[in-house]
Amino acid sequence: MNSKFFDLGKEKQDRMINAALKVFALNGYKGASTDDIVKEAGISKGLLFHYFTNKIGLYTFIYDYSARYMILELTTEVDQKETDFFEVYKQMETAKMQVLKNYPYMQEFLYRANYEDVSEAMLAIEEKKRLLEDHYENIRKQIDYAALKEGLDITKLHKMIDLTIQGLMTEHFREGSFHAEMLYQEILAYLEMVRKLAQKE
Amino acid sequence: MNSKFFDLGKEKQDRMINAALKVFALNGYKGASTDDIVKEAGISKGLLFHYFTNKIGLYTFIYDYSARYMILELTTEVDQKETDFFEVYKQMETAKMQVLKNYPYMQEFLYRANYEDVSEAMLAIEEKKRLLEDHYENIRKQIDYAALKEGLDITKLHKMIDLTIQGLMTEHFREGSFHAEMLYQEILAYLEMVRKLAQKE
Amino acid sequence: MNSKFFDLGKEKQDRMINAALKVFALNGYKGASTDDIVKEAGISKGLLFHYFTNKIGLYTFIYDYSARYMILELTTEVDQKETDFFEVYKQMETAKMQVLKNYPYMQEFLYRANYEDVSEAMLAIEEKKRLLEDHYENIRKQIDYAALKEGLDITKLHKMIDLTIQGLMTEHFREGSFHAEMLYQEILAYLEMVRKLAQKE
Amino acid sequence: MNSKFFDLGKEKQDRMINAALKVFALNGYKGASTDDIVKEAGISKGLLFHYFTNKIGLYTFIYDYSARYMILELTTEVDQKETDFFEVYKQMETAKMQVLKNYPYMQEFLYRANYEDVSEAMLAIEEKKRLLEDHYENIRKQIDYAALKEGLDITKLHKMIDLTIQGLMTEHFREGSFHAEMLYQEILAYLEMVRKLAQKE
DNA sequence: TATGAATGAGCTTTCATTCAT
DNA sequence: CATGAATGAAAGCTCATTCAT
Repeated sequence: MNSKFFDLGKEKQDRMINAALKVFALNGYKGASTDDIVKEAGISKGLLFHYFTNKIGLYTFIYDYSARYMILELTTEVDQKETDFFEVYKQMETAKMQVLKNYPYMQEFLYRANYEDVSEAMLAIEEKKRLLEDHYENIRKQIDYAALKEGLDITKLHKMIDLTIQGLMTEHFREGSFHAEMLYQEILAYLEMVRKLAQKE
Repeated sequence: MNSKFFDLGKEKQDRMINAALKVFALNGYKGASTDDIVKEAGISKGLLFHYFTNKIGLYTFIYDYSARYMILELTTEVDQKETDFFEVYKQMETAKMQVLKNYPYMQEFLYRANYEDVSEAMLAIEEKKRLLEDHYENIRKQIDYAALKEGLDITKLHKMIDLTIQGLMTEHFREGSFHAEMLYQEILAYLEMVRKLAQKE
Repeated sequence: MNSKFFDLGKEKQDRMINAALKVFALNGYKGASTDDIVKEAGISKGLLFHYFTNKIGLYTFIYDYSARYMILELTTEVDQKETDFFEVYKQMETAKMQVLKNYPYMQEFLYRANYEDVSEAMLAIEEKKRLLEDHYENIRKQIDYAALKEGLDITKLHKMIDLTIQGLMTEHFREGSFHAEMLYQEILAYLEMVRKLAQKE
Repeated sequence: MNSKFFDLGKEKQDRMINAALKVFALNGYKGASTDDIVKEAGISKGLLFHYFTNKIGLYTFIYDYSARYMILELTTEVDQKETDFFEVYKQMETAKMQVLKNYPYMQEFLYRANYEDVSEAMLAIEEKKRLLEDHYENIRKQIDYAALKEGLDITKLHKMIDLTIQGLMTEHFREGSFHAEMLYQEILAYLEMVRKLAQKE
């Protein structure tokens, strides 16, 4: 089914992808209506089901596509030789920023998908979600923690930063007037604060 | 309508409240089905609507009740004379722990309600949500930040801790096997880490 | 079941009867809710069903009671020796007026019952409705039509007058501010008009 | 929403309209079940709501359509130069007869709608009801009453005739075996009777 | 006798999905 | 490929009726 979809013009593909990302990101799996998606994409109801069989099929495709795209962008933006904790984070954030340029709702979609409550949807993304997490995990492995204070629980530090970044992103989305650049600057400010606290003097 | 409900036996009241808390916490406003709630509570469809008029009425009541209960518990557990940053946090977490004993899903419900996307539900809790936030705000005002390192952005520090705690709680819920005590201990460990980083030597 | 009901105090009986008359008259059988009736009567839900078994049982009783009461009042007010067409009509209207004093909604209830659409309700009143119609029929038989113009279709004349009177009553009810005396005067005015047209010069 | 509906084939449109007219006419707004309407129309539940949004939307549409259709038919059948009281009435009845050929329940629906008790339904038709009443009013203005007896209360005469005609129609409907032509002939007979009574010798 | 909490069938409405064109 | 009319299961809600007290 995907092959059929990729035969479409790139512009139409992206219109459909962005429509689905937006509606799923704003309403969750259950709350997203296929009517809203087709209206947003400017296509017919039948066409959506022609390409994606059913709602969960569309959801699965969109998540796969997003995870893949995100990984690609991370690969491009994150220097594999970089070992500095905070620099690596900064590059990861830059990658996310790049994503937002083409797919404004992709980050929020990916994040919200993690907290999806419908079992169908949880199951559908399970595998690809792990792939993305593994990628983040691998990026972390290149970090040299020697510059950080002794006795610091690295796992906890990572989790705090990750939860904070996600929380900030969600807040920005909720406030409606979303500007990628502002969020990016705010995240950097938090990273800077953490750097001051966690780095050896 | 609330008066009718409060005439019921305490045990039945709590069965209904816990059923609603659970189903709303796990599925959000839209995803929560009144059928699931009545099944969980062991009552009939009609009775639910007899007491709460409609779904949004139930949601409003449950949120009000939770906010009120939470505030009560915070008032009990948090010593108003305590000024130590981390001690205050610890006491707030103790209060949450207490709540979980009677209402296992109340915390998650309250947290998830903040990120509700259905406008009906957003509107319904607006007022009480502010009340709860104000209460947290007031607790923070009793903290003396002199013990923390110079030049620290206090607002950012608070937000990081809050987002981390909420994130941990959500994770625990998602993993299903939820044990309040474990979550409590984990949060304390994070607080301890932050204390070491942020306090003056 | 009726015997039980008649053991109640007259005042309570009438409170229940008037409540049922009002709610049925204003909303029809289907639209009438038993909740509204018990609220209007100031009794409990259970009691209503204790006395009348079910909604259709109440409806049947109320119709029977009304038909019987109406017939009684007609017997009292209409002089069996009166043969004048218009005088007889006037006396029938006086009887209706009397009814309204104790049971303000009885006329409208009886009339509306004729046009009930729910088959249950139609069936329930069938027999008593005929009884009432027969009574009206008998009253008509005492009329001497010699005073009316030659060649007049008496049946049609009766029907026109009856439909007009019923229509006027319904209109008065719809306008809310119902005053029995005003309706009575208006009906007499119509009768007077018909008298002038139909009587021999 | 109406545009979508009017794109359907005329035959299907009329099947839906007639189904709604019948069920509403026989049961009133509240008593009419959408299940009955779709069964009568031979369509699915969803389709009804696809075209008319909700029950009151359907009711509004059906009333508007009926009022418009009725006015059109009156305009066609009633000669604006005709001044004879009874001839004008006869032409109005002819118009109604024409309507019944395509929409057997339209007259009864329109009449019953006047006596609707549900506030939603009352509100929905308010405007169009006045339009129809104004049209009847205008037709009456073309009548020259000089041919009628002196001292006759014209308003009362009109009301008597109107109430009689409506009453006869309702009776015919209630007797089930409805034949437009029979009703038409009966109404003409009543008009003839009134003519003899009310016209100058 | 009297209460009103409790029930569940039935109603309106929504929405993912299908299919003739 | 593309459309959108059409479907029907499922959801929220109502209300006559029952029953423990």
